Amino acid sequence: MTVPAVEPAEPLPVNDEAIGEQPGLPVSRVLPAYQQVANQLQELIMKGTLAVGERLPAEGEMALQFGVSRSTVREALRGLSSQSLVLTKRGVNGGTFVAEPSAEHVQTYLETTIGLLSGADVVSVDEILEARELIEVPSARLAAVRRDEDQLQRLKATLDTGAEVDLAADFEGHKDFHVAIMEASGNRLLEVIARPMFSVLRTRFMRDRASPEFGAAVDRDHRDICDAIAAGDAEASARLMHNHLERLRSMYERIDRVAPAEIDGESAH
Amino acid sequence: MTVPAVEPAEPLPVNDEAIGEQPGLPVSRVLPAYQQVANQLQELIMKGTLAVGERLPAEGEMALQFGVSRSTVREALRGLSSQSLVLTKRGVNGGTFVAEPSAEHVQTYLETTIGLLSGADVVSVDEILEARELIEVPSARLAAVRRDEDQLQRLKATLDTGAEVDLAADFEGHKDFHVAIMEASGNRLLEVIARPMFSVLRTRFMRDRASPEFGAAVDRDHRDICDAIAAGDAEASARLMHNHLERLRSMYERIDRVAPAEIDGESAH
DNA sequence: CCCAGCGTAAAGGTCTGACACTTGAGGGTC
DNA sequence: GACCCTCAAGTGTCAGACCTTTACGCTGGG
Repeated sequence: MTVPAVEPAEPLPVNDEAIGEQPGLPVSRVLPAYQQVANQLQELIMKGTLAVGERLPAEGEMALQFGVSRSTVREALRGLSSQSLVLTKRGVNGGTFVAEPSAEHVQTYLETTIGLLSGADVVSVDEILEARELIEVPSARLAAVRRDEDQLQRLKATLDTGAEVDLAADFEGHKDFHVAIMEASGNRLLEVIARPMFSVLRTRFMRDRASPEFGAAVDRDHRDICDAIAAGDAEASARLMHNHLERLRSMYERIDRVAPAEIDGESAH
Repeated sequence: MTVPAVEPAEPLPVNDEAIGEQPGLPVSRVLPAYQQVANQLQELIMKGTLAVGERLPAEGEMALQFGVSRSTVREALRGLSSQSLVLTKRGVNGGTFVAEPSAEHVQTYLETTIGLLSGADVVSVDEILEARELIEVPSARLAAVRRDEDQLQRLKATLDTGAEVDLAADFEGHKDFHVAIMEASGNRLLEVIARPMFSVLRTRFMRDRASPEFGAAVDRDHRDICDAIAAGDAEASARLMHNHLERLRSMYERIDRVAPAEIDGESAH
């Protein structure tokens, strides 16, 4: 129930170890208390001392145990909760709980982060495209072998129903197709990684620039891939996915030539 | 200088939009003020309204502008800073600055997160191994084609010098080898993704369980791969990397059979 | 017997105002 | 010109108060 390994009311000794320790670097040697508290809690969570779902002591109690004020504890908790390590509930029986690790959180985080990395030119669009291809082509191969009937149905459901030609919804559908394949690949980690890449590419380029003919070609690609997966033809799935991504790449490159770096004002900061 | 789009002293209207909005879900409809402030700041950062390196107003000023107290602003900032979106400096000319997106932050985050996901059985070790192989094999292929002389030297430098047989240091060296290949692949995004996977696998299994003969075999693999990359032989690099990872996988599986789920107390929560 | 309504209390959310600590910059001295 | 001292801006920390949310249990009516 109580946070272990902490004596009550013993004020935090400003422990300046546990940092990178490069002498001379502009790193303040004294970690703020909220940081220290956050670090300790994080460690307890990572080591499993605090089990998933377990409830931490109330903020006031922790303040006592750590020998800091409640505000400090709260600042520490804000950090942890924004990393989805803990979550807080209000009301009676409220409190702070060790959060259950979830793939969704990671995806959300990666989406914003890869977006920022791309916006700051730390990674180029080419690199994202390349990484995407590296992951999606084998995923299609795996999907062809592993997909169960259910996944196949969901994949088929994402195919353009033909009638509606709303470009925005269209793009949403395209994303769903690729997501469905990642799911069918049976590797959650790949899904977690690849999904944010779709999103970033989409937000970076997406304003319905694609011509109708292009959309039709994409749809055809999707159907072909779906057929190959349905047939369980791993190599065909991989090959078709490769071709499909090449087509997409060429589109992205064309868009990029027309309206380069529309996202961030500075081209190189 | 001042945070845009916010009238001074107008108290935050509890805007309950902008949430998932599934009716009936246990989601409190009223976002805490610190959350709202954090969201608004995050949006400003993501849209580039606040440029990288730019300094936000002082906490007190923001408190005025948002119409909340300084504590609330601080809690918001803690969340953002733990996502590496901002960083704070103390002293004169201190303040909160829009952080420069960095690959390292993402890696750190992914490392802890993938570790947690793996510990909670949201993703299995098999999935990590598979994802790793999917990424590293093509990376070796790319490295063979793209590596410059510098990268090749660094790669060679990671090869076991033969004499020292310290197992812990040995493993560190093995990691360095794979990291060097990721670097030589010329795709930063792949590096960001793959590195945390090494680390997780390493921490999950690593206590020098490997026999000396095994270590020797690993070293031989590394040398062979290095040679292939030096020769610019893409296919050989990929093939050798594949074999190498298969060897590693078999070791992981053997360890897993011997001491399964040593990490978290509960086997299934 | 069941259910609606109300009260209660635990715990997080927010505010206020104060003081301490850090640290660069500017100025003064030798 | 090198060194030290002081100052001030801004973050870090604290204490204490009050508000808000919300599960739970009691209570009374149907």
